Amino acid sequence: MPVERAGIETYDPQTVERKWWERWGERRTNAADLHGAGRPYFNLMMYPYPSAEGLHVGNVFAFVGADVHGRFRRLQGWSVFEPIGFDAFGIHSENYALKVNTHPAELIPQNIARFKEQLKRCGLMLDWDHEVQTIDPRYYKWTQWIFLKLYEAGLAVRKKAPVNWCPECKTVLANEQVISGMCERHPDTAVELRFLEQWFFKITDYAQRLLANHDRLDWSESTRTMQVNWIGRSEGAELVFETPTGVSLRVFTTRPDTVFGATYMVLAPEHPQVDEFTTSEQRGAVNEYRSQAAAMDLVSRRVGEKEKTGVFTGSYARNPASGESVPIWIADYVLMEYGTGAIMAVPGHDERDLEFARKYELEVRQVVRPDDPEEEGIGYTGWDGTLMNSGQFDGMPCAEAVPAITTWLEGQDAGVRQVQYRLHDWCISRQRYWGPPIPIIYCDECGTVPVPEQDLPVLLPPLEDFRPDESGVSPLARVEDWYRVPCPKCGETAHRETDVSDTFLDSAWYFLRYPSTEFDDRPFDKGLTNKWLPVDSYIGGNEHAVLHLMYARFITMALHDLGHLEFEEPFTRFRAHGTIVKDGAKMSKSRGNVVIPDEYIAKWGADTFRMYLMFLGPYQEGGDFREEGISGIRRFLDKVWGLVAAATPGEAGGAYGDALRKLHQTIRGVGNDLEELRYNTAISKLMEYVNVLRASDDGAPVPAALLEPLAIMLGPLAPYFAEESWEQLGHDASVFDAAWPQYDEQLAQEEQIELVVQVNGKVRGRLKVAPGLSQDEAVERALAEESVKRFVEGKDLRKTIHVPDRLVNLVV
RNA sequence: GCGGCCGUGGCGGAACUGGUAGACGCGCCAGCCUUAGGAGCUGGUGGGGCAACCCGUGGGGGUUCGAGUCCCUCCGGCCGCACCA
Repeated sequence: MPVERAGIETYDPQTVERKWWERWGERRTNAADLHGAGRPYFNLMMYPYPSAEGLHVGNVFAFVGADVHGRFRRLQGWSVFEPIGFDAFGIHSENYALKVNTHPAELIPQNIARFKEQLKRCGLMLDWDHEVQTIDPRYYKWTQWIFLKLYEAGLAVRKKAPVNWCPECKTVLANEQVISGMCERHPDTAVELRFLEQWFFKITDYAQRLLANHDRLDWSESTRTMQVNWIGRSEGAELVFETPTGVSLRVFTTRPDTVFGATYMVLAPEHPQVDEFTTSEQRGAVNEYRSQAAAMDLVSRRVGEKEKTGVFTGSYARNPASGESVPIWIADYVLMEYGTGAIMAVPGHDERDLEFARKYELEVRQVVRPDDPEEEGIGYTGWDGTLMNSGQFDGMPCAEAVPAITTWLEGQDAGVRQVQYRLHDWCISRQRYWGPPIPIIYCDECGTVPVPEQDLPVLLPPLEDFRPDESGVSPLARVEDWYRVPCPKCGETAHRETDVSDTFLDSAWYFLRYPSTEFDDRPFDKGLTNKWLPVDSYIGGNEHAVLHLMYARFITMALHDLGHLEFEEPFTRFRAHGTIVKDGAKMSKSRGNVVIPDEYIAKWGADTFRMYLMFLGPYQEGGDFREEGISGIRRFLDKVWGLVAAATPGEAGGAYGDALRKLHQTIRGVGNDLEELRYNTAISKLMEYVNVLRASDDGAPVPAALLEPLAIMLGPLAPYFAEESWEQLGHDASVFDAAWPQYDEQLAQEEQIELVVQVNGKVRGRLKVAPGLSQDEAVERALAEESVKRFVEGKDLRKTIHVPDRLVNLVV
């Protein structure tokens, strides 16, 4: 028995963790053999944005949970690749740099260094040989390359569009970065509407595939639902209303069955056809309304609080179903971004139209008779009804009327079936400094010219004053010798695109880069990519359900279509972890309840801290962080430490029958739990096992054979501790090169089980019996029990229910 | 308003396809050990009752031999979306 250990009687995490951290480095325990691996397993966690505050406990919770999974897979025999990187470009970093008045090029590397220090203390199985930093030109060269590929394919387009402008960030935001009309980064700042030339990725071309592919992805249901809602597929029809002058006005509706009730129309104020419809008498009023709407930020346009407003254009169009002439209005409750930017208003069966019609005294007509008489009247918006006031369609159920009316209108060229998505194209332009420049050059002669691939990367020029100004133009426009370049086509003087790309583009492909960091001549090596991707397991937060995860899927899909990747979905399995709260409230700086992991790790050790985080609640739900709970984990590890220190060589003898059975039950249970990320119950099963071991044979030394599997099972959760225990038990190699223990169903079998006896569903007795008792025997034994007799005697046994090895229920 | 998740002891949380509610841990109580203990060990710990028993998983109703689990309804909390036609 080797007795040389970290040199102490009692468990001292600092000593143990330092020892094994160094040894992992020497032995390269955590480095994956990317080229030679037999059973590759890509275990991905969401790389962090290196904030100045450093890692917080939420990050640690996320990383440790993913790490537990990776280590478990490794013990199961997979070659696990667990890389990490830093999402270091972006407004987030830039704004912070502005705040502390330090250049991001100086600040961010400092932050990264601090993050690494913290990460290295968490006992993660990270392979640091493949670190990715998005600010590295070796990386963003390929981010720009992806832009060029999408541009060539027509998936990156420049268009003038209404965009979300944050006056605080002084830049455009993606829709996904606008929270209830407020800037994601500045919750007190209302986002304004601006019209700018922007670069867009046509993610909407992929809406249907992004939706449909979910059927074959193993993702957390919550994440899937959020994506499905975000994509927002609606089936309906595009209908055409014509004016007497022959101008067509197209509207999208999900309720073509109610077209006979369309008594007016509404255009969004920005609708391009507004001028066409505005009569000279109404011109003044319309223009005034439009400029009001344009000046308004998106918040003021919001629902609920605000009364609907609008103005009549003076024109009329013909309802293609009823043939009636209906007035055309403009109003800001109709959004230009969705559908055609125009609607047919059916005030009889749409709440918003009804509110508007009442205010402006427009005609309200009932065209649906609800099946439920209590719903009768106007204002019914459900589907359970039949048509009325709808000509030849009267009496037809709504659901049937949708195809019937659509087909009928199609026959008159007045409509067509249509599917609409709420998903918008992805605006990737940012009028800021801290990002990869978009690789485009504008030439007076040649127009928009992509930077030739061999000229990549377009380096971000050093710029002392990178502060954005009111102009709405990126600070890069101020770097004259960078800005002016010869046109790659004709050689005449041209200028660069001055916008940088959205951070979410950086993070939309970082996982593709990890296996291929050794190459500078390709973004991702074909062989390595096919070997390691798609990602086997991705664990991260649901805050990225519709941003990062959607963009990553889109970029992967586009690269697949362009022949650069053989798969179209990047993440085979995705699991969303929960949130750690403090005192029932989300941690936030303003609440002052943010938990910094460092002091806890210093005090308790990484292993105890890791295990505590995994123990405080179901991993996929999160939990409440309370320091008092940590001591329970530490006590547990102390007990294991004591058992291992006193272990005797050899197998489990007769006195350890119960322990051996419990061991096999534990192996089975812990394996199942880890498989499903049920870390909290896995830990409780290990605790139960240790409790049984300690109760065995009056505290005599426990045979090593009962402790070795325990050391292995502790590996994913408490890796340093497991290594030390494993060594103490006589092994030279890393515990992570051991194999996950196998359980024996026979040995796990209880000799005696407790059979519950119920009378009329109430527990009246418990029998100790051998498993496999038949129903007759069970009933007989039950009836013999005193505690049962009392309730059965003198009554007829009407029925007995027998659940083998669980219970008998006697119904009297 | 729509969509999703959730509501269990003093606390965090267990409970597989309906089958012993409260595993495991924290805390608390008692005892042992100790000069001492915010250390360790042993035992106890949902509520009521001396007991037999009775009551208990947010409230109310239902299905079932049997409901924390399924259905209906109401209340409360968290997250996402939010004038999406």
